[in-house]
Amino acid sequence: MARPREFDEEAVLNAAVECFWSRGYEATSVRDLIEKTGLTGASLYNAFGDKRAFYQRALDHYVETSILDRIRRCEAMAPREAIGSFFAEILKRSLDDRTHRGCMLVNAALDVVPHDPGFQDIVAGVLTRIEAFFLGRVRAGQVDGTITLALPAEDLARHLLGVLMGLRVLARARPERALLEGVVSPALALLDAIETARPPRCHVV
Amino acid sequence: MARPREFDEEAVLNAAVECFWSRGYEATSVRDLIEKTGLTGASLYNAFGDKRAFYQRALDHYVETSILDRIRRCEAMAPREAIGSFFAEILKRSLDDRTHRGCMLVNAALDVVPHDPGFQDIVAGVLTRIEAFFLGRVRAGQVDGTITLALPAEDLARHLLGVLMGLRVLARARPERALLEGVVSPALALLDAIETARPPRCHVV
DNA sequence: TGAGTTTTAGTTCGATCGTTCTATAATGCA
DNA sequence: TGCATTATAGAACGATCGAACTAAAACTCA
Repeated sequence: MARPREFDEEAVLNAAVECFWSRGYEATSVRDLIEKTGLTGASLYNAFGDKRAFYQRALDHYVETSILDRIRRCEAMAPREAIGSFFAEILKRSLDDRTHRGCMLVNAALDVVPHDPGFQDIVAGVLTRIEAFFLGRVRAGQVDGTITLALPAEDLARHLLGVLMGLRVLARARPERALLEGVVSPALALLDAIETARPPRCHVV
Repeated sequence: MARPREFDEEAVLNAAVECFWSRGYEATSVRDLIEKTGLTGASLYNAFGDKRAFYQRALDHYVETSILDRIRRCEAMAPREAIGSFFAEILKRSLDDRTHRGCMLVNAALDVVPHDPGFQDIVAGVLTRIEAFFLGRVRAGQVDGTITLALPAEDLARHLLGVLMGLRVLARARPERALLEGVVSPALALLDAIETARPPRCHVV
């Protein structure tokens, strides 16, 4: 065979995630990646292809370890608690993060997706997976009575996805506890509503 | 005196907005700007300073013509209608935009803010202005009975700001009508709720 | 009209970009 | 123990980046 690799792929991907997550795609140079990963240019290109492919691997790694992992944990919880815990975790992470780097996936949605259609499906796929998590828990909650039936489960799931995206954006631009908590709490209150929504301007009294 | 300028500043700023909005800060080169604005490099640097200052002028121009303009129009409307019209307009723009460039301000929040703290205050200030618009209309709606009193006006305003940000992100990554409408409609339903929100897990029956 | 000032038009600069090259070191299999 | 294969190391490539420079042109006011 041939000479074995000397580097730990996991560690290299973590370092790459760190770079791309903090600085974005364009602003991260291959020389940054070389410095932070400890690889040489030749090793990097040999093992991962070009910069774009390396970014894709890093994003995959981030999605797997940071997003899908959380979803799987929360999917095992009771419906209403799953959604509450999910947002509580995001809130905590956002407020604890002094670098205000947000979520790498959301950053990717506005960073690489517009300039590279190839990433559209990847990002959209993960967003759809998050939506499916919300939808599954909302439906289960509507069945066991812990989540309101006043709105369609599909819309509630879409709404929660939108709130999540907004939370991630505001966490970068205005990382204030009162703001972020204020964004989320009405969404959770909406889930708990009993006799709640009605068509606009039609008072049910 | 001296030689007068030959270019129309308004037209140049529109062209600059077009460039920065579509491609973002880093991906827009000074040569792109020269081509699209019709200016020469010397004119550009002479009139606007460096690339960063030019971006700031373009962002200011966008905020004034696309955001503050809409806010002022909606602020003149009845409370509940103001918020509904605001989101209806954003929804329409998002679905009509075949380039999926989203909102330049939201793009800026994830593009330039992290790498340039000087933009933090600018973006945060505009976001605060949007929040103030929501807060003003929610308070007025709570007074005239068109908006629920079940949640604090401050939280409702923050929630609406978050939904708006999320809408703008999803419009770029997954520009589907059902998704975007599904994000917004529960937020509007929440405004209309009468006997609505309750603390999680405390059934009011 | 001419002195003074600013805008124009290209060209050019050094730095940095992503990528590739050459050469060397390290392994498994024959 | 060679042979084939692959990883390493670092220099180097052309291209492009933001920015500055040199002249010429266009205007106002004295």
